[in-house]
Order: sequence, then structure tokens, then C-alpha cells
Amino acid sequence: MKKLKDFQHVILYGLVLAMLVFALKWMQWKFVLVDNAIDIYIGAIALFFTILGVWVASQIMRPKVETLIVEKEIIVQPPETFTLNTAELQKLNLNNREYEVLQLLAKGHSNADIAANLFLSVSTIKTHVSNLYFKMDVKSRTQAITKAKLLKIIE
Amino acid sequence: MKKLKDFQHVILYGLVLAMLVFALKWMQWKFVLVDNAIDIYIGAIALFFTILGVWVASQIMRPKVETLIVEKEIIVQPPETFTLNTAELQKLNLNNREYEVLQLLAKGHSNADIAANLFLSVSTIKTHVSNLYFKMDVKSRTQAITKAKLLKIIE
DNA sequence: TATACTCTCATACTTTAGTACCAAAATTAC
DNA sequence: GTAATTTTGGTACTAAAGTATGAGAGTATA
Repeated sequence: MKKLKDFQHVILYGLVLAMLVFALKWMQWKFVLVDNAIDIYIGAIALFFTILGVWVASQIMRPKVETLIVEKEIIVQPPETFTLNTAELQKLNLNNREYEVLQLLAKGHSNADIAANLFLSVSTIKTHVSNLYFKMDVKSRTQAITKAKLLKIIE
Repeated sequence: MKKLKDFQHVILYGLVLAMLVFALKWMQWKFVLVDNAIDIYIGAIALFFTILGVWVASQIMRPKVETLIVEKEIIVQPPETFTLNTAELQKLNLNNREYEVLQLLAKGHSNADIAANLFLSVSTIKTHVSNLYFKMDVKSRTQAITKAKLLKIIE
């Protein structure tokens, strides 16, 4: 995908070449080229066109693209990095139901809410909650929530 | 800081040039150059040396360096920062005592505990707690804790 | 089969939490 | 100083939480 700019140099070069040929022709008419000087003449032509070639090359050549990677720090809020502390959870030795109840408890639900949610009676929830407190060594639901969050056994 | 490799091309070019001058000299001896053909001859020389110049330049010249900056994003984890959401706290319009009570509440204390802690009667705590619930639009201490932590108005 | 454990539910009771309403100091703002 | 707000405290009541105890049904497990 060469651009027009590249071709402009070629056209320019072509014009310069034509002008030089014309100049040469003119010189032939004006001055009699000495045979012995033909080598110098040819050499001058060669030198001139070589320099011209170099110049053309310098204009045409594609620039080399150097990729510079700049590291940019962006602070990202960790997307809820909650890692369940299974070790602590195992220590408490809660059964499935008790753990379920604990999770609902921590969400701010009442015993009645939890009972409705799990399709159980309030009595059952009370039993689970009491056992939960005993195992967690707490005396109220607020303490249970605080401790559970501290131990990272619930979100 | 040109390398030896760059000079090799110059040397090569010099050799080619010498060879061509020699070839030209030889041609002058072998064939009689027709005067009329001098233009074509000169043109050929010019064309050849131009191409040679371009080639040599392309080999020697340092390419133009265009720097392309690519930003690479690096994710940085912020180190566990609790930032009090003062905006949300102001919205709730809690007074000092209510906020104090809320903080103790969230630690799992009972009304009696809070009363003892602040040297107040349980009645006062109850009043504060009730007002607190009204302002926070909750119906129990567990909900208050959950909401307070969600809004980041307490640690 | 017996045992241990889980899960369920109930009754009776005590304690705590929460609501409603009132009111008196203390502090702050106009 | 007066008004508004905060802080305090009380009584009376209802609702919910929590304890203690017992017990039946189901499920693993030795």
C-alpha cells in the first residue's frame, strides 16, 4: 500500500534524470568532450547518480516501527474476593441445616422468615439456632453474625 | 556507532564501481563506441548507478525509527481498604448517640451491654435503637447490621 | 440389628428486643 | 430568650428470641 507521497519522489527523480540527459546533450554541442576525459565524465555521472540514488532511497525507505510497551497501572476493585474459610467451618462442625440457617440469619432474617424460607416450623429453626449458638459459642444472633463474618465462614 | 557490517557494503560498492570502470575501459578497447549511442550508454550508467545507490543506501542506512507506544494495563489489587461511606452516613442523618449505639450493636452487644458501656439506662438504648431502625428503614438489629455493613458505614 | 447422628417438631418457659407514647433536662440555633 | 433538637429516661405492652426438654422419623455405619 504505497502512498502517493512515495511516487512523488519517483516522478521527481525521473524529471531530474531527464534534465540531466538534456544538460548532457547541451554540453555535447557546446564543448567537445575530450576522449581522454570520458572516464572522468562517466565517473562524475556515476557518482552523481549514486548520490541521487542514495537520496531517493532515503526518501522512499519505509520507517522501521519500534514498539515500545509502556506499562500503565490501573487500580481495579477486587471483584468480591471472598474466600470461604473451610478450615474454621469444619472446626465448628455444623451440619447442613445449621449452616443454611446461619446464612439466612446473617442476612437479617427472623426465625419466622427462615422457617418460611426452608419450609420448616419455627420450632425447628429455634432448635437449629440454639445448637448453632452452642457450637459457635455465642449467645445471640448478632454475636453469631459478627463471629461468622470474622471467621469468614459466610459472605 | 557504525558497525563493520555497514562498511562492508561500502567496500563492496567500491569494488563494484572499480570493476565497472574497468569493464568500461575494456569495452572502449574492444568496441568502438558509436557517438550516437553515447546517450544510451550514459543513461544506462546513470540508471545502473542509481539502482546501485539505492541498494547500497538501503543496506547501509539506519531505518527511521517510529516509536509506537502501546499501553499495557496492569491490574493492581488495593490492599484491603475500608473507606467509610460518609455520603451514605449523612443520608441517614444519625446523631452521635445513635451512631455509637449502632457500632456497639454491630459488635453483637445486647441493649443491656450497650447501656452499661455508655453509662445509660436500657430505656435510653431502646429509644436510640428504635429511632435508629426508623432512620435506617429496618425492623431488627440483624437487619441493621447487615445494612450498615452493606452501606459501609461501619467496619 | 443396634448405635449414632441428623433432622424434624412440640410444649413451656424466660429473656430480650422492639413499639408506642410521654416527658424532662441539656444543648444548639435563631 | 425562645424554639428546635438532642439526649436522656420512664411505663406499658407486644413480638421475637432464646432455653430446656422430650420425642419421632430417617439415615448412615459398625
